[in-house]
Amino acid sequence: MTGRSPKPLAPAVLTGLASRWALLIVDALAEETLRYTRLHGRVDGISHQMLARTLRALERDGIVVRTAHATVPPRVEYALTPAGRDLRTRVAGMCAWSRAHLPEIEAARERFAAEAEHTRLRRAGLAAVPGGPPAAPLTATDALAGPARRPGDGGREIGIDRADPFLVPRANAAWARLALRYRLYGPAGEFLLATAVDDGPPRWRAVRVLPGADLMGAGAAAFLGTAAGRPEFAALSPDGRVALRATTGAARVRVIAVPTDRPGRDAASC
Amino acid sequence: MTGRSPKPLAPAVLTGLASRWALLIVDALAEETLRYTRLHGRVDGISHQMLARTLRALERDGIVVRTAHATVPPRVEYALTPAGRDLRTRVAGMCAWSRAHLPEIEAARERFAAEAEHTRLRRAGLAAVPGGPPAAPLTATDALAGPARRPGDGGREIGIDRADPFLVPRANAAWARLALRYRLYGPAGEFLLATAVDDGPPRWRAVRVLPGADLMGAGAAAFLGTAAGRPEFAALSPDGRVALRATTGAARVRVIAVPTDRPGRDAASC
DNA sequence: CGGGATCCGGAGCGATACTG
DNA sequence: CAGTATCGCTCCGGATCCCG
Repeated sequence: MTGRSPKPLAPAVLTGLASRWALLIVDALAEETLRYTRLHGRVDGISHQMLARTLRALERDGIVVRTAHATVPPRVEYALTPAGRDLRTRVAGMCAWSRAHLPEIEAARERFAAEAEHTRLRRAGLAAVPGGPPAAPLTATDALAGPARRPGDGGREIGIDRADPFLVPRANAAWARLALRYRLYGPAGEFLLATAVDDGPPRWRAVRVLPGADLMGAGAAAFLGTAAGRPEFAALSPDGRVALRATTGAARVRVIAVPTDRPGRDAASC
Repeated sequence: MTGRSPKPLAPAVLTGLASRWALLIVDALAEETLRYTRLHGRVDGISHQMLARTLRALERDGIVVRTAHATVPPRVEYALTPAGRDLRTRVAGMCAWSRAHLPEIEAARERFAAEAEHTRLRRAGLAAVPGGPPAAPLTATDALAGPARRPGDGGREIGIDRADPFLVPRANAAWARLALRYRLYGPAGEFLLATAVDDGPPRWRAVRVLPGADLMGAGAAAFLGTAAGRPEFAALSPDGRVALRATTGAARVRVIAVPTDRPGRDAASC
């Protein structure tokens, strides 16, 4: 048994146990036989239905015995068979493993997520910089949500026709122009980018532009939009005073600069 | 650690490992680091895509390390991390369990299936009898397949309007009448019933009728049709000489008796 | 109380095609 | 060779209702 297990054995049995409910139920029945409802309370999160189904599957495989007393109201008890008790020790081994390595696992997940983010950024021509997101006057959701505000309050908007064959370079140029004019970049060229996270609201990330960056093409294709030439993202200057946003409408791609505090002279007159 | 494991720990990690592919991959990487394609050959049954996805998940959780050599063609190797090697011993424990208890498990499955069949039969008002299915001149699929033959060859058909309020008792009576007239029952009242199996063709099962049987109502609802009053099944006399079939058409339920060998006088004239 | 039957959305998974 | 992208389907799993 030092090597791999014989081919046909593992799959046949594993398929039955490869549900997390099966493992949790075996664990819950570890030392007492339980009635249905108590068991339901123990497994925590399982639905009424899944408990019944998984119990039947376990009974089918001889891991659990079901004892129904013919009383009113009915009284049904579930317990592990000898095979089930044996299995339970193995399951406990896996649980012990998870407890022992939990910090490692979480660290690995964070490293993996960071690595993935860096890869996406690099594809867009950006580099993450250590500067963390300061308390911004605008939240990422604010800057991203809703129809883009018209920049009547001292900002500026540039639109490019989506049919334009030079859409991507022109949008990139517009972005660069507005970023410079409205002082998006901090002293080291850094600014805040709203990166979409899988679950939860977007998060501000401090980045800087690398030579040859292509936010509207490769960047939009990577994660700053839905596809190349369809950007959908927002940026914020490190001091939080100006927001830049790129958004894709039906006919045109728009790049918008909006001062976020006291709109007026100093930004627009620059 | 003698009791149940702490609630929040198990689910978090188990969800990642509750896929049979994850366990099989960990097992496959037990002692050698493998390249993608070799690994694909080892895991046996996994799709190209699932291997890639599961590997990424395992890498994400720090169970597997991916080493990509920047050569042409690319060369990527997968190996277990220390945590992965630790996990692997636990997985091996589960595999050992499956090997040790495999006969038990298969026996339990057969017992369960038999029990389920008996329950279904009892619900229809039937009892299984030890008599096994002899080599019947008709296979179950023959008797069940296609549109029911008109009994021009010495048999008899009785139809009942599906709108008839007494459909079920009348169909039951028709079945009983034809069963007696065409000698469906053997000496002990037994006959062969084509029971639908989940996978594979129908199988002949030796049964006998219990008092108060209701093949067309409860029986059809249980497994001899699609619902009460919609029977769809076939029976065969133990000697295989006569087939009875109940089938549900658009307007009527039909009960049909068909001699299977030398149609003619002795059966029809009875 | 302890389920079963049914409906339905979403995740899992496979087949195929394309890429560096 | 070692993936990723897209599509489509199946089955998991939950919510709800019903039954003995």
